[in-house]
Amino acid sequence: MALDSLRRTIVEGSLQPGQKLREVSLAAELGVSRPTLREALLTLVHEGLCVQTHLRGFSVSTLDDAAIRDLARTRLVLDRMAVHEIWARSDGVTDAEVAWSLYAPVAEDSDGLRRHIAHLEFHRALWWASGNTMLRRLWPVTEALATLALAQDQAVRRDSRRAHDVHEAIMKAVIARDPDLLELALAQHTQDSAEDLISLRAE
Amino acid sequence: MALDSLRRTIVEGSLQPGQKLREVSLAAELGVSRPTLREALLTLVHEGLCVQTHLRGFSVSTLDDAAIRDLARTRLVLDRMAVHEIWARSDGVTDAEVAWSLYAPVAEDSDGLRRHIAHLEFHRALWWASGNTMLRRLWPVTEALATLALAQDQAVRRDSRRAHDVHEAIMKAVIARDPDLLELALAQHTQDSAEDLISLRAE
DNA sequence: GGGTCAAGAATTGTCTTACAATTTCGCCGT
DNA sequence: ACGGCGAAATTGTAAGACAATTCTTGACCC
Repeated sequence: MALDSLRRTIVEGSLQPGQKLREVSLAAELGVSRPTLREALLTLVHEGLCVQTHLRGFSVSTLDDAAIRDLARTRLVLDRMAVHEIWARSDGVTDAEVAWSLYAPVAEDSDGLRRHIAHLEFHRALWWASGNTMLRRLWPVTEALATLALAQDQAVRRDSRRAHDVHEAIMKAVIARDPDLLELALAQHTQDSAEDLISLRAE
Repeated sequence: MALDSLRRTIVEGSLQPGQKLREVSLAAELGVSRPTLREALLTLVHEGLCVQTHLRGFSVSTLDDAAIRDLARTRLVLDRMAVHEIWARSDGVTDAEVAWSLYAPVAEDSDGLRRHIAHLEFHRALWWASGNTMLRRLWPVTEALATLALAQDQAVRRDSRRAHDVHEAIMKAVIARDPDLLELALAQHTQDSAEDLISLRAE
């Protein structure tokens, strides 16, 4: 599908933030018609991966440091909510454990992109495990911005071991049903996904 | 614009939840071409107002009671976050007061649709006043679902006086910078926007 | 008469082509 | 070198067309 190709291209960094996307050449590259391409581009706009300026076409979104911090803080709030609703559901923790079992083996994979995908999938699964339909609706926007944040600086986080540990801490808190432990784990995660990322970019 | 016409039509209830939207007739009605209509419909899909099934076209979304409760709970979390970030910003409270000054006069308007629009605009302004870019991205989805929830049962809440008071309580908490007061006000608001709505529908 | 199945109608998803409005770029003159 | 003008390029939108699929209707069989 053209949409996934576009997403992947942006994630991989082939299309850099701010770059203008010319419809005819892009459509030809992807082997689809202009209307179909525009449809895909509009989806990316709604997700936040692209922006559209009237009569000036589409371009890849840019995220400044403040936006990355906003993203991280908001995810903290929503992740916390997801886990609390997981605790309130009968199968919630079980679903979360399934998500962890899928993520853990890939957490230290050598391929940065695979790690990123698995990482987001883990968080998505947490939101899904909450059973909250609103969280499910908010996920696409969240995922797109998180992807963009990582794509902006190749973000393949170097310290995959630490990433694994951070998420393991979250899972331990989920299983233990310990709100205080969860706060610590989420705070750590937020720091990793924002401050750490920004400092990396500064280099 | 075709998009706004469609939204209004759904909000007003002319298009009922679950109803199939036939492209050719809709396009003719709105006086636009099919591609343009599809563009608008896809926007509504991303907002959550419509759903698209492959080769079966678009239809208006339906919200069950659980979804309405999920929406209300999630809004509570995000509203709380917005206010806390408002407190952290220098001009935050001022911006919030401006939002209130715009909403208050319309809060008890006789026109239910105008009240609804002003109500959502007030909440949107609160999220904007937080300065959090992530909240701004999440707003369209939130607004669409809130609109759908109200559209589903004509929702023009009868007791506009109470609606006014609920939001005034939120504003007082914002101005007083009192977290505990805020919790009470937001809890009241959540109850109004969900439980109350559901009980209304049950009649 | 009711249920079942198949053919035709209708609808969707996509493509091609087209064209006005606007932007962008290059060229010209100063 | 710099500003302004015109042509090319690009976008936004429209109309028409067509294959694939779904819906509908009517005939057929039990």
